[in-house]
Amino acid sequence: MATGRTHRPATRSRGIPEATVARLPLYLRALTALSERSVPTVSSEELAAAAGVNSAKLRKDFSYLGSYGTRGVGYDVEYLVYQISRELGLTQDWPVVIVGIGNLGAALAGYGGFASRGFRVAALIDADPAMTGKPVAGIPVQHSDDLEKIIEEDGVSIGVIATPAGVAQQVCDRLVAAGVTSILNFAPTVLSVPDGVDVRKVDLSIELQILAFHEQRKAGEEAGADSGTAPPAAYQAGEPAASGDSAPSGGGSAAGGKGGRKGPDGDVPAVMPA
Amino acid sequence: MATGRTHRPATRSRGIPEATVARLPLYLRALTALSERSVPTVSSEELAAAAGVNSAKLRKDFSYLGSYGTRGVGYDVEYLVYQISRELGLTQDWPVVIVGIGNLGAALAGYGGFASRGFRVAALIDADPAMTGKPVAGIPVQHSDDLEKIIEEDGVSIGVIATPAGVAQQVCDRLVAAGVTSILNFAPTVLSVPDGVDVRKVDLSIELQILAFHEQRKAGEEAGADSGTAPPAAYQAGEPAASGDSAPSGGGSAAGGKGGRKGPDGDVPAVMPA
DNA sequence: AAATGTGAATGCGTTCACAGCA
DNA sequence: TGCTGTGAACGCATTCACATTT
Repeated sequence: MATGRTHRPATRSRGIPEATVARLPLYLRALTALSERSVPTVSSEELAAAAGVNSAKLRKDFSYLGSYGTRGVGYDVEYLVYQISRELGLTQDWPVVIVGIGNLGAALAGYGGFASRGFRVAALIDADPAMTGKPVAGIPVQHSDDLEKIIEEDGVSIGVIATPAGVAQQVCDRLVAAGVTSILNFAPTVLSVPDGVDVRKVDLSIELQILAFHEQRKAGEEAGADSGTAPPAAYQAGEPAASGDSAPSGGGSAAGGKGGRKGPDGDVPAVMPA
Repeated sequence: MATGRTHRPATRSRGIPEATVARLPLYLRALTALSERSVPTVSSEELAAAAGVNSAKLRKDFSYLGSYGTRGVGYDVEYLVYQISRELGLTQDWPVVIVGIGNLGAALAGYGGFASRGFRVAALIDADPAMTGKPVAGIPVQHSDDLEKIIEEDGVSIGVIATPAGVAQQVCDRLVAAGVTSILNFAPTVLSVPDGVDVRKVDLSIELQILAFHEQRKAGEEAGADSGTAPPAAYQAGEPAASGDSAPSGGGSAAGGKGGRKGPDGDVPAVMPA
């Protein structure tokens, strides 16, 4: 083993922390870039900077994978690329189906990052018969009637949902029933799945709202005093409404009531429930 | 990110945990759905189920905002919608620019969730002169030469980067220089920004890789021992094993479909660095 | 001398369980 | 009685700091 000294109890990979797993792709990307520049080794300090994390965290992360570095020297770039790829399961081919070929689905189909790391778009599926057969990003769209057949034939275990929210759950159910056990969900809905199925969600609107929260904070700080939001006369009038402009159920909302104890600012407590 | 230096309490010592902030949009979505169905109140249990979290977590989250519930009854839906919207800063209008109108940028421009909650697409910007003036999702694309002017005139503080990775950092720099302080990054790159600027990233490829990790684990478990990892012929050789792009693709690795691998202890030290 | 690998310390987030209130 | 609000316990993640190794 020329080094196998770090003989670990075999079961070492039993339990890589989730937070670490989430960073492995980041390290891998940075390492791939170094590899392309033919850089032979990196220190934890350098690699951490390239990946946008701090070096202690990176070393700790790598320690869960094993002892792949050399003290006094650093990490061998190619070796690490391979080890991380293997750990992530990227040394095998992952066929993926994308369901819902609207604007977003089409963009995903054409996204280079998809094809680049072991992921292969096995099929594009849409419920609209008008789409059937039409090539998107070079791949002909198939009708959702054939969803089960496609998944079974290709042995697809990863599905991407890019449908409208309203049908996401049923699409999800069909995917799962057909054998998919990992789902990447772009629809703004909470999906429920049986045990053993993983779901990760990507939600644009949520990301923006988180940014808005911090942005608002910044604005408040620099403005010194409050300044903040215009005090609404009745809180219920403030909703954007987007789809269905839901008539505000009215409800008493007569204003007046004393506010909840700790209004972050002297805002308008408006109404109290009940 | 917070930078360790807390300028000053400025506003009330409202320290809402980051994890809580990230869930507020989820609660808001569930509440909005209830509101549209004119449901007057919800218990933490019901709302938690709708949002896909557990009720203890939800109650704790809400406790950071204040005491907005009624014991023995639950939460007033409309009231909570307003309080959360306000906390997130959604009672004001947030103009957003999208830079990079390729497939993804165009999909984002047309995404309903964008417009729906106080976010307004103020401008679409692209470096390609051929795109200038062309309407995408009803909004004419503007040339990136005008980026600074657009941001300043509209008072844009949130920018979305949907450009190729290669130009993302420079776009980011220009956005920040022009006054943007929150960035949603879709380019697969680590962006560096000055203190006080928030960056959130959305990376498709990373999400898929995380799924692949877990998927691989599942396959390995159910398949029992199973074949070992194919030992890499020579990942280090003299040259980058898989330079160029796309690592594993290409021939080799046959292996149709899933089929597991992953020896739990597939150590395979094979070669060591140095 | 340089840089990894890792126990220990710290901090954050989640869950428990129950007091308190309508 | 029913359900919220929250202190306390717990567990995971990050950071520190240094012994260890090349």
